[in-house]
Amino acid sequence: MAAKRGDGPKKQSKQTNAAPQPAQEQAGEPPLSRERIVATAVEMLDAEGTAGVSMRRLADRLGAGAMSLYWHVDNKEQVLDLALDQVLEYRAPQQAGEPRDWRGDVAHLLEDWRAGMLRHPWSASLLPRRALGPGILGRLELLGGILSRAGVADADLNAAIWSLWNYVMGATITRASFDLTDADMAAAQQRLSTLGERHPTLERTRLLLDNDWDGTFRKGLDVLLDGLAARK
Amino acid sequence: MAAKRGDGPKKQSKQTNAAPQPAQEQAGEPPLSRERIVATAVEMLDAEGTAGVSMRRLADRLGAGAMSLYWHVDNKEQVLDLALDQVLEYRAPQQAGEPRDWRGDVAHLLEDWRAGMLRHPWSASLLPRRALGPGILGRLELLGGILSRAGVADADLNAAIWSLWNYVMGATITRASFDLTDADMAAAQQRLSTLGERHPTLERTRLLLDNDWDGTFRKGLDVLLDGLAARK
DNA sequence: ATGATACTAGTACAGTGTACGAGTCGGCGC
DNA sequence: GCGCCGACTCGTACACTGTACTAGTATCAT
Repeated sequence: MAAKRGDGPKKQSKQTNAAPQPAQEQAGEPPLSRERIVATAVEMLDAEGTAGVSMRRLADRLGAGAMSLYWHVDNKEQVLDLALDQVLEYRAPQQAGEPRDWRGDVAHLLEDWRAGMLRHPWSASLLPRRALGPGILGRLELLGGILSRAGVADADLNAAIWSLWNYVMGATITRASFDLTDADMAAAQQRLSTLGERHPTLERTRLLLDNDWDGTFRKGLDVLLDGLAARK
Repeated sequence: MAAKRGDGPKKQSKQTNAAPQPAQEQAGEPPLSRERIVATAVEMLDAEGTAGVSMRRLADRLGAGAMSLYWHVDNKEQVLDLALDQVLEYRAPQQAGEPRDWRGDVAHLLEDWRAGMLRHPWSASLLPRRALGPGILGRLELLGGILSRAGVADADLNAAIWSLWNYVMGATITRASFDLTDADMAAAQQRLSTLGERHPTLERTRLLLDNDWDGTFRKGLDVLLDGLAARK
């Protein structure tokens, strides 16, 4: 089996000589690295979605040969895993310090989570089947910490964390997938009407045309938080 | 542009002559049809997951040429759409009639939904970005009907439906994606420990080793239903 | 016989992920 | 100097993908 590289790419140069290498590349690309690959992958995903990213196109964008990526990365799956986890990471918002109410904290954390994913809609469709990276784990830890400090008993903590996670993920995935197909939803609502009387309720409430996603998300979240507060 | 076929495959023969066609196929395959294609696709998805299904392999399994499928189906996406919607359809459980409490009805409907998807784990990863077929719409209608009859005001109905949907979908997708990677979760929990003190809460509650998925699902659902009942 | 309709399927093309192996480069021990 | 080694790059090749195009057949109505 080939050498490949075991684990740590982190630092690649030990000589601090900052002189730009004067090779035949005239002021060209910075050297390939896992970070640069992932960052470029995120850019491409944002711009063209999952279908637009192939190893060859990604390498082109990096000014490298397709196979060169495989030195820094195991395979395409890993690129996507890393891209997803990077996007899901929690970037500390403002200084902590001031201890707000726990409900506000949880709501803020979760709404930020949702907003972050919606800013990169491909992340929602990538979520299933992808492993837990440090970004996700960091967020879960934050959530658990807030709940725990708010007085949720350890015995109930896991259920609380998962319930909130489930709700946020479901809402986000739903929103992201329907966002791209607004026309489809209108068409579906139309079809409901022509389909006769088989869906009276959906037709009456115009479920598929109600696009107050943010408000709906808030309402459901409030219901969940109410319930958690009640049995705390 | 080619003729293709506009819409309705439904019935292909009008002569009721039931004599098996005595062509060169000796008692071989039944004729190709959209239904048969979708049914076989579901079988293959169950057996080998999303990655195992290609148009060529699907056609092989049907005893047909790859391109023959395209007469009955627009493209591969549509095959997956149809497979998903078929799996998500609600098959009426027992006779209605006896009007149980609405909470029990909702819980039953949603748990059946979740169970059905988990029986076909690929459905969870297919959900994002797929359109609303009649199967899904049927279930949403049922859910809306129960809630409406239970007294939820029309103004709150959409939010209630979506909240429950979100929760169920999030829980199912999470469950399905982590199910296949139990080893990964153990590894992740392990990593938490070695990662030092950065995830004290998750480590303490052993979040990633708690695999009482069904119980957790029930608890969160109860919280939601409590909340809905309260503001009814 | 003629033609239309419904359907099947071979060939071909552009694109995919990635295994393999050859090649380049800089630094180290001699 | 020389040899060597490890880090890194990348061209070629292979098996495979979805599907456009086209030619073909089998059945029917006229």
